[in-house]
Amino acid sequence: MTNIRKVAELAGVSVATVSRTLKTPDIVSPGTRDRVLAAVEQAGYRPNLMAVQFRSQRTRNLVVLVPTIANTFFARVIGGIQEAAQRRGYGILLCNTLGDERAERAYAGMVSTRQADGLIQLRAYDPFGASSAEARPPMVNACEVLDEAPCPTVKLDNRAAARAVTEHLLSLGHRRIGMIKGPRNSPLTRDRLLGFQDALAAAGLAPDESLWCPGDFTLRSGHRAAGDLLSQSEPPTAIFCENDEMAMGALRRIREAGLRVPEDISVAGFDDIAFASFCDPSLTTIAQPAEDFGRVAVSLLLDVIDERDEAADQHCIMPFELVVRESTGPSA
Amino acid sequence: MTNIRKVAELAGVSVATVSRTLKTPDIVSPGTRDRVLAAVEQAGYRPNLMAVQFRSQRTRNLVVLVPTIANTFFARVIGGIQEAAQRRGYGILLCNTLGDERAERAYAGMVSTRQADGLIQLRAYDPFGASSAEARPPMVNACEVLDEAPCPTVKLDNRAAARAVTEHLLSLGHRRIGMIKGPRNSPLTRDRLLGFQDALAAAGLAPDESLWCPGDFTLRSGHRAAGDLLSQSEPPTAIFCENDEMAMGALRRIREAGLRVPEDISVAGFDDIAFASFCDPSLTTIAQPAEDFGRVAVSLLLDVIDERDEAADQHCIMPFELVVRESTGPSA
DNA sequence: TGCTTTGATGTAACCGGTTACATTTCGTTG
DNA sequence: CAACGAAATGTAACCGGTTACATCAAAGCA
Repeated sequence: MTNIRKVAELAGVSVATVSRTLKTPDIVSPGTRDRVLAAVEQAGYRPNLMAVQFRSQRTRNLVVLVPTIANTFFARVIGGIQEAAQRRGYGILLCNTLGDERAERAYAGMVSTRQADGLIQLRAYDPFGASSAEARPPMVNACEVLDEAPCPTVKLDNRAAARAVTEHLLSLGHRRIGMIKGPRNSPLTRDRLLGFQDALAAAGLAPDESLWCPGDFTLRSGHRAAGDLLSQSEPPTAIFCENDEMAMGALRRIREAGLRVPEDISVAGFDDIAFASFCDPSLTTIAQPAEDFGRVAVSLLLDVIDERDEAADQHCIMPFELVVRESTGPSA
Repeated sequence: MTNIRKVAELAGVSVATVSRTLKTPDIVSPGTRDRVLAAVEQAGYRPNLMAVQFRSQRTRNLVVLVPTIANTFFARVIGGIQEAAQRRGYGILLCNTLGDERAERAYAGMVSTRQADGLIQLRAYDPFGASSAEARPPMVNACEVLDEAPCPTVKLDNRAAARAVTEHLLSLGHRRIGMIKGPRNSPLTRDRLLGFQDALAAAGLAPDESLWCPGDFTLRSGHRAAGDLLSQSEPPTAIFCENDEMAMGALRRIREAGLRVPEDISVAGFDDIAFASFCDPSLTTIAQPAEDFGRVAVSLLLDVIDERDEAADQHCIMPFELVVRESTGPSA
């Protein structure tokens, strides 16, 4: 193991001079500098970053808690996080939590124990629980955010987006609109449901809970829920799914029932994942700037870490766009 | 910052006793142990893992280089890596390289500089280049592997799998079979092409390079390549795509051309991603144990890190399975 | 010449654990 | 009671950088 002392010996200088040559070359005389750099080269010296981190009490790593990496939307968010972090010289420690709060708390401990400088949580759960405000490690909550988040947040106006989708369906003449929801207890699902109801109320329609089906954001759950809706005595003429995976599951189930989309029934999704524009029929959905969620989250987190106070309580609302494709059409 | 010295003072013992109480409680007398644990509790002490890692020269982190996290197959592999690493007490530092060799070498440097104990590379590129055999940091190459990998590997017998798909198409009577390939220079693509040719040769058919289209594993490239194949004067009656994303892009393009799958043309994919069984028509494909790739890679890597020599040169071949669904049918 | 200033470099403390070795305590046995 | 061994605990070196402070030489100035 070549360390700084070996290099110092090789160059005939002190360890301080070696350190200075690498960190602040301008305060070292040119002659010494060259000798040190030659010694570094000769010894194949790479500073031991563990020592550097230990000394500076900074790891330049960020923990990212993701409910499930298999979800393509989260994959895009992570891509954005990774890119932004890399550009700022940070690495990301990825933790696939599968929504397990015990695992999330364990991973959050990596910040408390100095294995990472901060944490990005993509789910509505605070892994630091009742830590006193003083002791709270740097954290940012993105995508699915807590209502009273104790940290900066990055989210979509899910209520407005869901309302926009619903209004689109209403404008096509649909009056019986089914909904395939996400997991209960999720603020995200609650907000999308509220936006859905907002639109119905504005159109003078009474909410009909028999048309709301639970789901869990997977293809399979969308498939099953669509089956439940179709088997009702008076099935809906349109289905709003809280994400694209469930919408694609629903498309499949509808086809299996011998019905056509959108002629017999319309389907709308949420997220605009890559598959949304390639499936059959292509999906009407809400496009979100997934990568930007990640980039903004990193930016806010580094502000907190560096104690740039202006960021202490920032809450970003990201823009969305209704993308109308083939899966929605006039009510039969 | 509460550190071990504060706790020692609080408990009225030496730092060594505190350390021993936490690491090897059995060699500390019960009375002292209780006093120390009470002090730990009272001080809210959490050991600074940076210091522990620094001292032990182990970070218990693994770097994972993934070409693109947006690919659902890799997402599954990463899920397996994450799960296995977590179970063994390791964290994973995820690096989305987008195939950029400069970025890969930079990330690989995290191992050389002791920010991580080892590296899993999911692409056929050796980021440590010409490092002498002695100095090579622990590494495992999985999924797309180098031909002469200087480390343990985990891969599929891509040639045999491609041959199985092709034989399936041949058995349905197809004689003009198109192929949508992955990126050139990829051993994975080369092997799948070889398997494809093996099957054709065994059936007494001459290879026809005009039916081979380049792609890059994205939906879009499959879409474009399928367009190229369909516009030929004598289009193929079946298309074998080197992954499911491209196959789904092809499905879309074929539908846009007013043709039906599998009545007019058959399509086969590779990977069996979640969407493969939900798209329309569902995809005939090769199922791979994606999560197992990750688990095995972690296991081999930890063997190398812990210098269990038996693993030094292991090359695992993972099993595959041909899954026949709706997208392939008899030749017209 | 003598004194101060500036620039370059060296010395050693420090970060917070771990652990080899030294020391103390205590029980056991002749 | 002395002597010994085992168990419990303390002391301090150590990991590999960083950096405050000390030191020293050379230059500037009266």
